[in-house]
Amino acid sequence: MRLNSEIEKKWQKLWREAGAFEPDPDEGRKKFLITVPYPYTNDSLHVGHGRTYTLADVVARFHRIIGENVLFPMAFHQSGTPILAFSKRVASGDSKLITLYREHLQEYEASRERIDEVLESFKEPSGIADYFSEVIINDFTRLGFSIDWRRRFNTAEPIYQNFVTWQFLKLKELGMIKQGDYPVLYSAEDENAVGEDDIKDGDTDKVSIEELTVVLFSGPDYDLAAASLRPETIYGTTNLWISGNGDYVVVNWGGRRTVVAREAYEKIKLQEPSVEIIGEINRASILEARFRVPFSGVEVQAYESPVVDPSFGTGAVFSVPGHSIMDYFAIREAGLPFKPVSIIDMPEGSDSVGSLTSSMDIHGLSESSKLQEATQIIYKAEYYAGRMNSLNGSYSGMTVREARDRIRKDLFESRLGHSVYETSRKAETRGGARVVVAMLKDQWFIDYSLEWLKKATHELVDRMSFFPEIYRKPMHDAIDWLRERPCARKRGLGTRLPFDQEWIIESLSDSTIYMALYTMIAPLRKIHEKIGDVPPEIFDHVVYGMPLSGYDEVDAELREARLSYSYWYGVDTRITAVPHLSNHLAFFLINHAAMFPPDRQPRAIGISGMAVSKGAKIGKSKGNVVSLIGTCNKYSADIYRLFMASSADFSSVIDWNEDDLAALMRKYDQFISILDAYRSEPGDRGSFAARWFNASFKSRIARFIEAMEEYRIRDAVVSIFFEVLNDLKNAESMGAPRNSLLGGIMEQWLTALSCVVPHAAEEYWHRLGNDTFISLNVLDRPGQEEEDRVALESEKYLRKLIEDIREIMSATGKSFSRAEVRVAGTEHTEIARALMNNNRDSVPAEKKRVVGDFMKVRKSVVFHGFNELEVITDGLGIIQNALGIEVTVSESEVDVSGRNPWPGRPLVNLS
RNA sequence: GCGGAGGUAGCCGAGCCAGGUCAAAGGCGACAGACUCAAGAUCUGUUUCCGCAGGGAUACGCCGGUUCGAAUCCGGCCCUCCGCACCA
Repeated sequence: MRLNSEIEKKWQKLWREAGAFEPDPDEGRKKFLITVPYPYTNDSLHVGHGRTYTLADVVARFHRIIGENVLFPMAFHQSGTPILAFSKRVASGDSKLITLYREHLQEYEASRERIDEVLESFKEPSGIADYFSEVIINDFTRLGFSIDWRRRFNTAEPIYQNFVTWQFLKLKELGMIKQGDYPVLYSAEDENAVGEDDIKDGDTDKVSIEELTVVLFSGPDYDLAAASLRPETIYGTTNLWISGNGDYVVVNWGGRRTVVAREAYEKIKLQEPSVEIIGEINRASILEARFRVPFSGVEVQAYESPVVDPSFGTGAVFSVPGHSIMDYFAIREAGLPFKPVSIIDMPEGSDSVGSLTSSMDIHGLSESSKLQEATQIIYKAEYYAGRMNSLNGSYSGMTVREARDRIRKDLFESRLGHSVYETSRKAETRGGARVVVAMLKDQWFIDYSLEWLKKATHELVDRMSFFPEIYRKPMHDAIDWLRERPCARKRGLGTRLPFDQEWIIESLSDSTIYMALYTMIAPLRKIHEKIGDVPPEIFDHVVYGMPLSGYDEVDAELREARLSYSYWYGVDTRITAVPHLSNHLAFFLINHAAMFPPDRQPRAIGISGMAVSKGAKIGKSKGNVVSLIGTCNKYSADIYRLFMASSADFSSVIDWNEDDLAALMRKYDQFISILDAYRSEPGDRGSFAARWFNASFKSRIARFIEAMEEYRIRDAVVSIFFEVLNDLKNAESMGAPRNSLLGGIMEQWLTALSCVVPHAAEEYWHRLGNDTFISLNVLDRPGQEEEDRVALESEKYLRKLIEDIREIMSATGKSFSRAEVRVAGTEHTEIARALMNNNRDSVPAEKKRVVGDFMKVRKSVVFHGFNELEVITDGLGIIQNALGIEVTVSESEVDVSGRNPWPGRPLVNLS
């Protein structure tokens, strides 16, 4: 008996028509601004996407029912390259993508013709962005989210760009914008920087950028450039290696005639455009020449070797057989007479070229994987533990670490060194083009390393709340770790840098303070209609209250904007998934710390865990992508919400699998049939069961509120949904009629439940004859009263008694037909009290014989705040019902074979 | 490699920050019983082992330590997951 989609849609429509979730400033009420990252509009959403938004809606609804004026706004992200790239792919007829889109569009479009039409529109980037914005509005509405859609915008629209322009001008004023060189992974073929997603296996096998030192070995009338990760080993050089195939060219590199491989040159050119070919040179002449090792002046010669890749580094390397296992074997296999020279001292027992050769059983260059492993081991060992020995000239005695830095520095200063960047592994794009490292010149950065900025942000982090708390420290760490971040690119959608129009602000940099825009978007739109682009001084006025003149025609709008901003701004909570922590969230905080006064800075961050599907990360390669809207239609919005809220803790990974969903659905159906069958009846407060049920409900609500306030949503839902249902069952089994039990709690229960299953709550609230929205109802904070405590405690007491009797029955394995229960009277209560206080003497002489018995059961003795005899008498029916035997109770001190009743520990005699 | 999180009963998943009330919530699954012609749903009970009277033993990744007392605090080890920069 589930609620059907029509009923859910009915409420969604009524909420919208009534503007139920469209709040305006209300000075008398506490405001609550909750935001989530706006979705990126390049595709429809899957079940994983829905998690953060669902949890945010639950939180938003909770704050609403505790009486706050809640604003939950939403916008759409279009900045960056993906939408552009996807649109291009559609336009060029990429069948894979088109098939995917076709599949997703089926969820929304009825006819094939219509789908074709939509796909046609995707050839324009705005076609994709606009379409999916609408789709997402539809999805979120369908999920019952309490979003104020009046305030939506997208990042491609002029007002947004005006706002970002203002932001970047401010950042520049604050000295946070810098320009400089920056190495990136790059495809020369595509003439583009490539990200992890563009690289074949980039997600599983990371590619990073490594900096190599180019060492110039001076020759007859040119230098041979040899690249290395270990410049400190030059004193161990026995010879040089060049490739046996591949051309070599003479280039002008920083004013010196330098020889590199032609293939290497192509890449070096991308890193240092000033390098020019000035001539060719044949290998034979290189092999005949003599070269001098920097600093030591030793003369060495070059040889050909298969270990050299002409595209890697400079296409030449220097050979250090004492510390490179590759060189060691290369020399052996080339039949050269050089002996390894050890120039680094290592602690006793460390691995060395010699020891690894035998321990790893390496015989030659053909065993490349073993060689690589050994190289790694030596590299690390020598770096961390090695010390330069006396053969190292002025570097003797330094640690390897120090020596590397010093030698690099000295090489650069004596113009015998350069840097060249390489990928950490050979990589190609998904299209098959080689990935290399290129140097972006004049890249714009936001400088997140500024001292004052870090300090201000750390203070903010200390001031605000984190849910869960464990993320506070990682946030401090992330802020420390951030340095300059490139903030603009030459392609993609977005806002142009106001001070350099060639550049477009990158999508993580343009979305750090936009939450403020929600508070002022309506008046800004009106201003934009009247005067066109919104100039920075208007934002200065609205945000900082700076004086403004010359805008009389939009005076009313300005006042409205200022009022609304002043009332709302300051994000009360930002909810987002954990992968955003070290990037988006950190930028969000830093930019706020930089641009806003403390009272406008964020107050809390809630971090939700990832969602996986069938145990695996959600992705089309895994084939586990489940459509969000499809799930809504197949099950229901309430079920989806309930699942997301109750299957895993807010911050832990949730696993989407339909088996669990089916189980949850049964529970939900049960809940619905209870509501269906409910007929309003006055609440019963008289019976034992009802007293207990009401008391328990109060504690469930209290727990619910407490948990929700700390974003422990799962706990809250367990308390208000599962536990209340269990309580109901329990109270019914104690003989109370269901409807009278529910009568006493219905309003409060539905109000609390409206956070999670708003449609059901709303529907049944109205079926009970109410015409207000339960979603806007206010939940009472119940106080715990003495009688409630007693009710809860006495129920526990009864249950324990039943369990005890059951245990006796099962332990003995016999069957019994009656139980005599005796509770302690005043005399034994007094004795127990005395003995608990170790006051043995006050026990009357004729009672000394019971002391031994007392001591045995001492730890289970409890002085309850109720009369045990009354409670058991009251619950006699319940006990008999549960056990199926006759039960009598009396207050009696008579012992049974030496055992006695004590407070909290009635004596049971079965027969 | 660097940084972070975590390992709890057949499974999922709380508890751990503030040590005892923890054989350890809740859900699922399994088993038994009730209801039913039957199945499903629902309800009741059981679900570490032992116990002919409400008890005991062993348990919260592994090994140690602190403590009268540890799933909870400390140290070491093993294992799993997540993030790591121009990418939304």
